[in-house]
Amino acid sequence: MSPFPQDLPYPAPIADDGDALHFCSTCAFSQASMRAGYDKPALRDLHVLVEHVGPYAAGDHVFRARDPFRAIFAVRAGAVKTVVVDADGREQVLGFHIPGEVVGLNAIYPEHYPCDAIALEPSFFCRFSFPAISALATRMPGLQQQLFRLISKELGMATRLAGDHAADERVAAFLVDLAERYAAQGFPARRLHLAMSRNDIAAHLRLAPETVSRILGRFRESGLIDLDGREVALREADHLHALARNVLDR
Amino acid sequence: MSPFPQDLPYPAPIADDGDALHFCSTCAFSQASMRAGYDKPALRDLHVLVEHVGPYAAGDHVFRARDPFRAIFAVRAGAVKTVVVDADGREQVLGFHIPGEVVGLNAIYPEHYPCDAIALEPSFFCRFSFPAISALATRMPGLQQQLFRLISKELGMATRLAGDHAADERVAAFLVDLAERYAAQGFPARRLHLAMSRNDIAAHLRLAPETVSRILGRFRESGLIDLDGREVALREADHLHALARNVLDR
DNA sequence: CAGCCGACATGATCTGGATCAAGGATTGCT
DNA sequence: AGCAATCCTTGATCCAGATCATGTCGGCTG
Repeated sequence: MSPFPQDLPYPAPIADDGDALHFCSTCAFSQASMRAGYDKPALRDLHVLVEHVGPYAAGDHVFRARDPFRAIFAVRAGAVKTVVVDADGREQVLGFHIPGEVVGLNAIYPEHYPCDAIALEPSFFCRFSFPAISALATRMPGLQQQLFRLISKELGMATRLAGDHAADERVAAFLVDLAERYAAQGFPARRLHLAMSRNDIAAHLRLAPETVSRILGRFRESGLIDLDGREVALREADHLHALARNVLDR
Repeated sequence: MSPFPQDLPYPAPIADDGDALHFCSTCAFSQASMRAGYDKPALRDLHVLVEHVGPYAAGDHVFRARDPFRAIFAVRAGAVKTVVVDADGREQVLGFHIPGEVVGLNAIYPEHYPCDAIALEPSFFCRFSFPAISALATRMPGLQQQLFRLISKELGMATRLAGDHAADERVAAFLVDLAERYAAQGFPARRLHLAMSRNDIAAHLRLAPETVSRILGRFRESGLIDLDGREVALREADHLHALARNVLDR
């Protein structure tokens, strides 16, 4: 798709490419498939409908708002944001998606993508035709279950975002949640690289960029985090969790 | 479940009770089943797993936060709110659900209900065991599709709620959206009865009850709506739509 | 290497909506 | 009937976070 500058430092894809019988280890569907102990033909069916796409450079669109909905995308490497832009140009960032997570599920009901999906860094994806994967889900109850779970999980995340909370609680929750999601994919639990700008974080948390900046500064001042540009280390994870509790606990 | 005072005026259930081959006309699944033109045995399977429950009186719990997830509920008559209460007692209303809509889908991923579901007025439901209905969905692709659509739709609603918008835009969007959902179920398009208190509306829209009251008052003053307690008539639907545009348009 | 641009930080001010306060209307309870 | 409780409204004040304004840094380009 998008041309990819020749000598950009790619982030190392943490997923292997999979072969006929093994999926990228990070893929959101691998657990479902493996857990259910599917036999080789079923696995082959799933594998056959995967399409590896990428690389996308930072800023490239994976899909665009109002495009007809045809496929969902699992992030294999890199990171994406999903964004809606309203009539007078204000941006809302619906979410950030890291390796192992799936993008596009909010397009099922409207039958077109309700948002843009934009790569934040050089990224690779697995593309699953939605008609194909849902047809397959009919024959693989574990896959169907996994799809239900993924959409329902997304619903939980959107609900959290809708909550009413102080700015510092939301920023703390953002850091804690992102760190936990990275940790779930095998990344270090207390250090993270923010793939997104302060602007994106702000547009995600319904805050002004200045507020995000100030709060991160305050967290640093008070020793809760180390902060160097987009590199963050959670120094007092307990305290951050406590701040985030009302946002994340359900 | 809850005892139901003998002589309360029930709202007329708008759904027939269904017989062996016909579902309550309002049921969220009837369209799916009918659309796909299922044969009698398949329809019987679906019908067999429905359990009609109720009545629930206003204030009764349909399910509670942290209960294990076993079933989803289609509203047959009445109305429900779903609510989370955080550690220090602040309530967030996730949504309101009217006849024809389904409650409980946000429990799939966590495997327990993440919220309370509380009847707002005397209400009846169809209860679907989730393991049973998803097993059936395996044999009825149209039903599977309908479940995907329902969860994805819910996701869209949660996303709107997460948006950043002025208080009057959110109140306008609330009225317009609710009116449209009632209209989709065959109710009059420009008149509605609010089953919920101002407090519930406020907790839903992240506003103070005072703000909701003031904004409704302002809408009335400026002729956008007629307002008498919980009875609302949308007088200038166009103007209200315009106000709500940034919230609802996607 | 100067010049530029975008991302980030930080100080000063402003404001939408929260909070505090009070009163009226309904409804249920004894 | 009388009373408590809840719901709703309206007014007065306050404040968290937005907005406005400036400055810094680092990276890229000509």
